[in-house]
Amino acid sequence: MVNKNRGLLKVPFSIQTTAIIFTIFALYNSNTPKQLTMLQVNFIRDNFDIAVGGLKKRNFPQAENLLSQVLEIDKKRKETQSHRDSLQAESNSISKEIGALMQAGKKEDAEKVKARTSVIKGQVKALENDFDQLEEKLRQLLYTLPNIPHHSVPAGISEEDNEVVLENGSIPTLYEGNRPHWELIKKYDIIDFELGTKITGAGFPVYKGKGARLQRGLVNFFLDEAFKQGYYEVQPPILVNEESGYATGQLPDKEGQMYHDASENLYLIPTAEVPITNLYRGEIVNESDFPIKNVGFTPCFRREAGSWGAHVRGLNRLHQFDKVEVVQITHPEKSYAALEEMSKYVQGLLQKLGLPYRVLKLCGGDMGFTSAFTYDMEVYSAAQERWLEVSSVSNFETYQANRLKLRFRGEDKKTTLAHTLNGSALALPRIVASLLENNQHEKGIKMPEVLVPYLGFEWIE
RNA sequence: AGAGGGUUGGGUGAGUGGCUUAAACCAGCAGUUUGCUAAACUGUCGUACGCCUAAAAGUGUACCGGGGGUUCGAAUCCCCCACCCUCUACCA
Repeated sequence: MVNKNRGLLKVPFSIQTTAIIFTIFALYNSNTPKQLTMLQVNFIRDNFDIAVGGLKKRNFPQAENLLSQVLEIDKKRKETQSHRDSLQAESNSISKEIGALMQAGKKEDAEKVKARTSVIKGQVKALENDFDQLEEKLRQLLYTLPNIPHHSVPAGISEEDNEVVLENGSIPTLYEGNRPHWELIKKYDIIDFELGTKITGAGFPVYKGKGARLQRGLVNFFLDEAFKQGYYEVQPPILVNEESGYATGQLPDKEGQMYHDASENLYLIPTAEVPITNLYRGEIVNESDFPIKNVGFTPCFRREAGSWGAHVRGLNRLHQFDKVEVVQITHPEKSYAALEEMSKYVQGLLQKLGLPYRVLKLCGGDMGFTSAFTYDMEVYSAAQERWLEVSSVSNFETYQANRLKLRFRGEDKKTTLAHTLNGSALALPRIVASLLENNQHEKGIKMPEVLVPYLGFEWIE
C-alpha cells in the first residue's frame, strides 16, 4: 500500500531507442521553462546569512554578490508587478464601462472613454515587458545557484575533505598473481571493450556470456531487494525533455555532460533520478501519501567530457552503464530519517554481496549541485587497492521540489514544498569490478551466495 | 508520415466577443437534521504572484493545452507549436 498515486505512475513502457539518431551537442541553448516559483527567493530573503554561509561552504564564488542581486531583482520585480496590476485593474474596469455603454446604445460616450484606455494600454505593455525581463533575469540567476548544504555538512574543496563515517567488512587477501578486473574480464571473456569500441566507441562495453548474465542477475537482485523494502517499481523512459532536465537540476548545470538529441531536443538520462522524480513534477500530493518510494532500473548515459585519466580504466568509468535507483518523496520533517534509512538499505545490499565498504559524508565542495546532504558508499577493490564509489545517497530538501513545483497538502490545507531524495541501489559497473577482483581465486571467480539463484552459476571460470 | 476531429477546474461537461465573477452535475471538505448507516438540506471548494495584515480576513492581477496576435474588451476570432482521438500508410 505504498503509493498508489492516482495514475501518476503509468509510465510509457519502452522506447525505440534504435530508431533515433543521437547527436552530441555540448552547448544547446533554447527556451528555459517558464513559471518559476518564488519560494526560493523567499528563503534567501529570510535567511540571507544562512544562504551566504551555505554557498561559501561549497566554495561557491561570489555568493554574497549573487544573492544580493537576487533580492534586488526580486524587489524590482514586485514593484513592477504592483504598478502593472493596478493599471491593468483600471483598464479592466474601463472596459466594463465601455461594454455597459455600448449596450445602452451610448456609442459616443463609449468612444470618449476608449481614448483613455489607449494610454493605459501602452503603459501596461511596457511594464509587462519590464516584468518579463526581470523574471527571466531572476530565473537565470537562480539556475546558477546550487543548493544550500545542510548545516552539518563540513566545508571543503575536494574529495580529500570528505569525512569517513564508517567502514564495514574485511578486505580480502588475494592470492599471488591476482589481477585487476580489466585483465580478469579478458581472461574469462565476459566483458569486451574492443567489441564495444567497434560498434559504438570507447566506454561502451559489450557484456558476454556469464558477464551478461551477471548484469541481468544483479539488476533483478537489486529490484527484488527494493521491492521487499517497500519501493514501488517503475520503468521510465530513458530519454527526457528539456523541462525534466531543468526540474531535477541537471540543466543547466550538466548541459555538456548529457547526450543530446538535437532533432527532438531530448536528453539521454544520466540517471533514473531524472525521469522518476519528474513523475511528480507539478503535482500536489496528499500528506498521507508520504513517504513515496519508487525504484527503477535504467541504463544511464554520461559523456564524461574531459574526465578521463589514469584511474578510469576498465569498468571504473563508462559512457553507458546500468543502475537501479531508489527515489523518495517525503515530508520535510522526515527527510533526514529517510536519508538514513536509504543509507542503511544500500549498506545492506553491499553486506549481502560481501563487499567491504565505507561510508563518506561529502564535504560542501564535493557535493552535487542540487544536493543538501550526500553520503557516498565506496567499495574496496582489492586488486586495484583502492576505493570505488558505487552509490550516492542524497537529500535535496526543497531544491528539486521548488523546480518541480512538487508540493503536498497538509492538514491545514496549505501547500508546502516536499523533500526529494534518491540513491543508487546500486550502479553496476564498479560493483562488478569489485566482485571480480575481491572474489578471484586461482580456479576462477566465486559469485556471492545471494546471487547464485539469480545467475544459475557459482563460478566464472 | 497523410487526412479529419479534439484539448475547459479533482472528474463529467456547458459556454461562437461584453448579462462569465467559467453554468450545471459528480467527487471532496465543513455544518444542520437523524438512534446508527444512508439520504436530504445549507455552506464551502483551483493555482501562482502582488498589495494589506502580527496572523487571519480582505483585495488586485494572471491562468480555459503552450506561445504570439486582433480588439476598449478574448475560453470564444486569427497564426505557430505540443499533445490526444479516429481513419489511412508504415512498423517492433
